[in-house]
Amino acid sequence: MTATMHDRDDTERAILAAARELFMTHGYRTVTTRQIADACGLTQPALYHHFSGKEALYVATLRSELAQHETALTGIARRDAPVVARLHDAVRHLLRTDNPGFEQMQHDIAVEVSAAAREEIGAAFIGGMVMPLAAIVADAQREGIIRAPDAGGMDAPAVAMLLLSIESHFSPTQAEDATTPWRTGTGDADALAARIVDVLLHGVASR
Amino acid sequence: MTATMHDRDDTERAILAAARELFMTHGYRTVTTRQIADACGLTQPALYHHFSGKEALYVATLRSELAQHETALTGIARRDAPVVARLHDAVRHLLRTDNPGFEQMQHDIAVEVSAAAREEIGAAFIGGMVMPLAAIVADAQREGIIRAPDAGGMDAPAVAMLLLSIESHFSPTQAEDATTPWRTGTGDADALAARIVDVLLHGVASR
DNA sequence: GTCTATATCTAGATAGAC
DNA sequence: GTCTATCTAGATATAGAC
Repeated sequence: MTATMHDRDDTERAILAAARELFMTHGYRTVTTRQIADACGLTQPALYHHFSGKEALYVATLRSELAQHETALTGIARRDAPVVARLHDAVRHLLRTDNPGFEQMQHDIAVEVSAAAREEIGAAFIGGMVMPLAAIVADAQREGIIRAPDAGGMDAPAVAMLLLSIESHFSPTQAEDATTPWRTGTGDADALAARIVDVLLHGVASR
Repeated sequence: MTATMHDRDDTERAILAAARELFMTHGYRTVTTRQIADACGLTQPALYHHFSGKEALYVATLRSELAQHETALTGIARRDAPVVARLHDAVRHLLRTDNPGFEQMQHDIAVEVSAAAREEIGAAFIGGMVMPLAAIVADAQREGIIRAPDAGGMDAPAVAMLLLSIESHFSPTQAEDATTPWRTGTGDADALAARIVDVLLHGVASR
């Protein structure tokens, strides 16, 4: 617990925070190591004392991000509350913290990084986001709220991924551009979460 | 109709075809102008005789792509068939031609191109994909199959965008990687289209 | 542990011959 | 209309002083 260690950890946390913000909003490729360094008051080469390169920094960023999701979502999944309420709270959590997150992440993982990084991040993604959500979905399937695989439904992780896609679709972005007008004016976050869960469960048909 | 004109048009078609393939599968940023030139047997500077730059080529690519979708989807929307069948056929068309298309496009439009290009492409995207699908959705709302806005539903273009998101989620990719295992083994395309329309209309709940 | 300076590489774009 | 050769800019990464 020397001062040196403390400084080192603090700096790394600052780098990760800046990298997270930039990578998630603008994408891996677009963000330069200079921008990250600037954002935390360092020069670009200083990053290389803490991380071996841009991709390693990106992987570390996602690992930390996904670990936080895992903690939060697992907590929600284990709560003693009705499944639909837990689904709602999980979506609420994602809306609060994962913007624009998921879509950006999917693109970068699929297209921008090396195969090695892809595999590593992929595993963290499954563990941190998909499985906790799938646990709630599995509960819902046991209770007969969501159709089970043996009744022609999808398996729990697949439903979890679908939920992530739908959440991401409705998730408000900072940049209101011409291609995402449907994300506008969706009211408060709780109503939005409710709408997302409703669409997942019951779709858009009249009923 | 001289030989020269013919050659010119053919070359441009070849460039657009190669660019489409590469941009759609690997993303705007990742693809280099040299790759595109190689793919159609030209040297990189030759592209500049036909297009003023990389972004202009990308815009032209999307305009052509979206014009094709507009033709096909408008045709389907106007057919004298039940709305659900038309929805199914529209999804079928997207599954056949738009891989991985939509998600890649969304990312590139939002993140990689200039504001000017973004606006231009955005308009073409609305006209080529969203509005034709929204026309079918609006029919469904008139028939009471899809919940109308005044009954707490979403407006037709918003439903169309949601359909595109869901279609894209289920769309099989050429690269089976660790982050998209849920796209595996979904059977034939007709069954997949049916599943997509079913999820849009009725969600994943038991019923 | 961070800095300044710089090497290296890649990719978009231009010049000018043919 | 396409080529070869080259320019230029931007970004990752390294060297070495402090």
